[in-house]
Amino acid sequence: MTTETARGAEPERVRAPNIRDVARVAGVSYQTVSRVLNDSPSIRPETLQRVRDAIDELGYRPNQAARALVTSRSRTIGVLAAQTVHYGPATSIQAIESAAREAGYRLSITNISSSEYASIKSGLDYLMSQSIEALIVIAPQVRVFEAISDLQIGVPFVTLEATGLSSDHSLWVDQVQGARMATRHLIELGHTEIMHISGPQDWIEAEARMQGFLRELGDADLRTRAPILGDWTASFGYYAGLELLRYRDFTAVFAGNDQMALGFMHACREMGLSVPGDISIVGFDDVPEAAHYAPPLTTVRQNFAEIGRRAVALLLGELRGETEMSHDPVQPELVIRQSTGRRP
Amino acid sequence: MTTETARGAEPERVRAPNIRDVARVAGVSYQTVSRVLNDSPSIRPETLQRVRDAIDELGYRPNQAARALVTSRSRTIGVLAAQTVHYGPATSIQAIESAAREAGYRLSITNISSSEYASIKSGLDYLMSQSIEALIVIAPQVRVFEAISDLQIGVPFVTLEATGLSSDHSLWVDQVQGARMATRHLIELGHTEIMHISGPQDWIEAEARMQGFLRELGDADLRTRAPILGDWTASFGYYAGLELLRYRDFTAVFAGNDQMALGFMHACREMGLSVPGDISIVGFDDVPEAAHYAPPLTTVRQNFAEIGRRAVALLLGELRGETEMSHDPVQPELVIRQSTGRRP
DNA sequence: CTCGCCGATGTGAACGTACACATCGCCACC
DNA sequence: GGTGGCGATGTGTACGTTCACATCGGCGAG
Repeated sequence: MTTETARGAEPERVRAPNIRDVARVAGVSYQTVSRVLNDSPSIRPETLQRVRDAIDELGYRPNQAARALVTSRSRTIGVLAAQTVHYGPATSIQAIESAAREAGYRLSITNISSSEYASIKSGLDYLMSQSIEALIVIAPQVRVFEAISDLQIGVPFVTLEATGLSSDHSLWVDQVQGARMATRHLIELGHTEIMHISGPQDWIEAEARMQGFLRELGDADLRTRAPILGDWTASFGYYAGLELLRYRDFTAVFAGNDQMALGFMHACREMGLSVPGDISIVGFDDVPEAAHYAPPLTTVRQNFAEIGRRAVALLLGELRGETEMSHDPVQPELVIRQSTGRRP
Repeated sequence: MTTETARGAEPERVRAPNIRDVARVAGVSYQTVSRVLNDSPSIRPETLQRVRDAIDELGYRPNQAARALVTSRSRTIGVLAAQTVHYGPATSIQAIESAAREAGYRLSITNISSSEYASIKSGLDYLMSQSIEALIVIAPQVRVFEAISDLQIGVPFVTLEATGLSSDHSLWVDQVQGARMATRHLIELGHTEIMHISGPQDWIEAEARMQGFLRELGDADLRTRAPILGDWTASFGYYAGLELLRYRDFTAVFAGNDQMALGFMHACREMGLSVPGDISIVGFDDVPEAAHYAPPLTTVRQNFAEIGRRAVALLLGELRGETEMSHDPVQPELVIRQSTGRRP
């Protein structure tokens, strides 16, 4: 028994097979295996098959870390997100994940809990430490832009759902337009006193919806009143409703999102008011449940998945050095259901 | 001017600084820098400071790929998820992300679109190719277990929201218990004819809730009837409601989740039935909006964030070689609101 | 005063892959 | 029939880090 190589063979750790193991089994050099892995054109069909068989036999998987090290390409797209439990962001992220994976990229997602600069910076910092190749921001908060320029991100990035503050890097559903559609719908129904419950002030999309609302009102020469600044939650809509409805100096409400609209309708019910009999309400987003609210909610539908897909396509294009692609905003769509009616 | 090193210095690519660059600036060896990065105890305070200054000056970031390569630790936890747009999974994932990041781990999330075996396998395959160190499954579908054993995952894993089919690896809110609580609540209100609208058959948690429902009914010697198999959506609840309410041979409904409950209430409204006057309804999950449905929904609250956190703690412990930790199920909580009342 | 130990630091390897370049055989062309 | 070229494959090296081991000075114990 020739145990002279015991040291080198026997006590070998159960190490994952590498490219050289595959090469040995296939009877070729490791470089040939590398070529197979990278779809090199000049490989004899027979050799190709042998290598493939060896790969299957050993259950070989390329080591991503080694690959990333030598190519200095992480194949990772970073996602800075806020409020991922909400329908919109969650839908976008899902689309992003799917598109990225299809293109051979992985995702590194991080949530920022607050809108504080420090929180954003730390999230961004974390992503940079993953050496991401591109960045998608779904935390459409104003301060994110500061942080991005402060940290010298140095990779292509886009922000989703934001408006054209930094239009080179923004990709968005036209929030202003959506808000105008919602407001116009109410105006066309005869409403003249319209309330707006907005999202948080530091959310760019909240700001955009507010702008759209105000502009449409201005165009119709209607009185504008200060919007209420909410926090996107149904509870806020509810308490705001209880408060506002004590005066009832309006007949319609445009809510910054569907959840707040739901809360507001709850308040109406509790105050004995009919929707849309006494008060008309429009939401924003068209979450899947909106069609089953009481009453089914008139709202503005956004295609969250579409902007997610576009974001990935845009960034991948940029990484390939392609000239810029279309940044056209995605058009939202007004979905008229039963929460809006003629002015009483 | 000594341009003799021009070749080596001048045309240098704008390469990211590495550990040797830091060492040079700090006037130490690269190994000392490595020690600083890994919090080695035996470093003179003065040296430590010099290295830290050099790191800041150069804006140095450790290369994760190189680190992963040499340590063969990816510091990545894989997450196989389904339906991430839903409140429950999304909440859990957020908690997981936060806990993982805190522990220095990153996440690799992948969504499976369908419950087909191939889809699960491909998702798992993708995760394995990222050389994940541990796996969390939030796609509580029966076939996932097959796939996990088929693919010989070889890393610690837990499944969330599933019930004890494979209890060594499961971590869950006690769905059976939650379902029993919901059902008992209805029984205590005098209902004897109770309908159950379940989630999809291949979802383990749907199965568990159904079991809880049936057992509680059995314990009370009440007639059991075949549950309706739904798909978790509000729309399904709505159409199922329209269908079932034509007969009205029941006075209470236990829905598999809040969305289906919402849809069902919509159907009741449309049929001119009062909730809870004519029909009582209980949901499951307690999504944030449930408190504002019409009427506010009685439901079973699950702590999604808690199980997410526990999953990470469990896996991290296992990676450190600690002996097993508690797998005790998280207890759900019945939240009584206004969608349930005494039998008419 | 010397020996041994320890704290602080440095040197050589290795991880698994892709890229640049070298090699080899073969065919077509003049 | 020599030569250039090309298709197919092999050899060296670098990527940035950590681990194992080597070195070196100082200090306490005998």
